[in-house]
Amino acid sequence: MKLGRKTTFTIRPKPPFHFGGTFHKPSHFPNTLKLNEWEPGKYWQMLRMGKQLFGLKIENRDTTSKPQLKITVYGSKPLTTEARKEIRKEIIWRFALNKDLREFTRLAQKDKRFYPVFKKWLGMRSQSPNTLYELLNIAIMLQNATVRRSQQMLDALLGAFGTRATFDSHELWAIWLPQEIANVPEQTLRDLKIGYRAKFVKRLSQDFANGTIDEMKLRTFDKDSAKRELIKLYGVGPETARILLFEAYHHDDVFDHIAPWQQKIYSRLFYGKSMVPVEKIRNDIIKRYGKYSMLAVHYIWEDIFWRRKHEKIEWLEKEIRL
DNA sequence: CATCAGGGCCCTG
DNA sequence: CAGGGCCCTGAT
Repeated sequence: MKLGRKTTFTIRPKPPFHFGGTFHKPSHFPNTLKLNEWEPGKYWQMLRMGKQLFGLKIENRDTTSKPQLKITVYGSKPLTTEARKEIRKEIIWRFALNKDLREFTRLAQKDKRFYPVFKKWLGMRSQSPNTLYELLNIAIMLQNATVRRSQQMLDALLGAFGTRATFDSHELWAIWLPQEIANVPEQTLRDLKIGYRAKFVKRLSQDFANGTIDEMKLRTFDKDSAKRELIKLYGVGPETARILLFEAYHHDDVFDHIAPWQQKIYSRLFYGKSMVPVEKIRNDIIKRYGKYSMLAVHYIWEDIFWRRKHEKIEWLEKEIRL
């Protein structure tokens, strides 16, 4: 796929803003066929807008107090003004660039114990670089599998149905459209060794192709209404809904569901113990961080995974189970 | 070699 | 509302 035509424009995120924390999530494990790439101050991904596909490069143009991003869109033909506006709006939504983090920042500053951690990441946001359908497919591959197996399954699906493109000297992959695999036999999907998830992927693709769910409409819903709708999706339960609500819909207080492997890591991070009851973890976090419960935990979570890149954290390695 | 749980969810009783 | 089953893999 050729993406030779460039269009550039500027986005100014609402301060405080943290480029690395927003565009690079160390807790997300990269697969072989890359969906995005990051290096300090720069970020690349493929961007789906409806049926159209673009290359996207985002660069940090931070002038100390005034956050500024240089956006470059790579397309097969020049962008119309209208298309440029749509893409700009979409980027702002997906990375929550207009979110006002001042209140959360004040809360973080009052936190004696974790302020040193928060301070490193102030201005970080939750993000989903992808459409709801795309993120859903990734989340399904995470279910009931170790990290390595999730990577294998996603790579297999991308290799079979994904789109590869090179722009700005980066080779990246985009997830297929729902209509492209809605009619693929379930057995074809099973042959990619995704197991019983094949049924979920097929059913979800059919439902999305038929327009059963409106990704954009859910953006206007409050947390509980959005959750009610997401849970209706075949293959979406409490944990997947939590991921979608936080990453794709930017609800900062989705801390109701705690998976067993997360429980182990939270126990270590917050109590220095190997196992603390989930009820206690949930109550303590919600009491302390209120409507920013998930966002606060996200800062501490990403920080430990960031540290993992540079130093050996013995107990964490054991819990991650590659 | 066999057994088992894993970054859940659906379905049944 | 509890519990069984699910695909496949790597760990034990």
